[in-house]
Amino acid sequence: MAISEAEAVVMEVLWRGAPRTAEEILAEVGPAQQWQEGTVKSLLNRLLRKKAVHAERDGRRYLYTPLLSRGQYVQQESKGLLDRLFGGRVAPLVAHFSEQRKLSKKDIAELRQLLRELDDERH
Amino acid sequence: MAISEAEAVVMEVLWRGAPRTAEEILAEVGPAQQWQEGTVKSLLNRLLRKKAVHAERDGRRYLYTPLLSRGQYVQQESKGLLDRLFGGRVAPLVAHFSEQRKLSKKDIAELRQLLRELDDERH
DNA sequence: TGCCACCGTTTACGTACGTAATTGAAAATT
DNA sequence: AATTTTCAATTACGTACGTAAACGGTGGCA
Repeated sequence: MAISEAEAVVMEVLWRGAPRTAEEILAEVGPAQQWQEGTVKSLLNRLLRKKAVHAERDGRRYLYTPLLSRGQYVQQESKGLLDRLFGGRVAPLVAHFSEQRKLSKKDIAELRQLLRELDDERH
Repeated sequence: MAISEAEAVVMEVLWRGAPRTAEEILAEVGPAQQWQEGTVKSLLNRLLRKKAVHAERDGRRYLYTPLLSRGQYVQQESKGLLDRLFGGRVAPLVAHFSEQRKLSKKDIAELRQLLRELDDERH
């Protein structure tokens, strides 16, 4: 089962630093998201069912830790989009952003650097 | 309201060529998707409600045409992912695929070409 | 020892989605 | 004209999601 968008918000908190209690997660996410306590609890439970986080008892409360890494998640999401929209190839995706003028100077510089590094690796 | 994944499958058919009848869409999508007629009709109706397609009566049937362009759709989806996962910047996304060794030779060649073109544009 | 506060678990509820069966109207056939 | 066929529109239904209230157990305090 896939991680939903609201669930991903909780995961982001855990990726920023774990383990965390439900209370801490709420504190970090509540203001921006306008979520009540129950909402965060539900999301955590769904993430538990999906084996995306692990809960370890710590006295009266639980400490939540991500089982799914951010890398894995990013990988799944990106690959999904790439496959669905760009035939699984990266260059067309970048070309798309290029056409939309969504490449910043910084992006371009970094892409250039990246390609240089790939060159080097290939000794 | 967003276009769902199943709805996007129907849109892809219409982007490949419009207008089309429901029957044509089914013929093109049914085998791969294992969808029945009713499924395609429902998806078309939801797309109509979302103003993503337009239907024009043609005798006894309707001809469906996309109102949302593939470009717009791709743009929304890509930007969503980019913002959610890569801070809205393209280079980190490409770096991610690079780390995952998901850049094909062809990708690399095309990216290089793309950067060259960007150089040229900047005369 | 009995009650309260604190947490997690369970249940709830409206909407969207995937998938389809049912209905209803119009056209074609007999 | 009556019947059958053909479409689209309506309704259905289980699951996921966003959001949260209600329930329940357990440790602390009066």
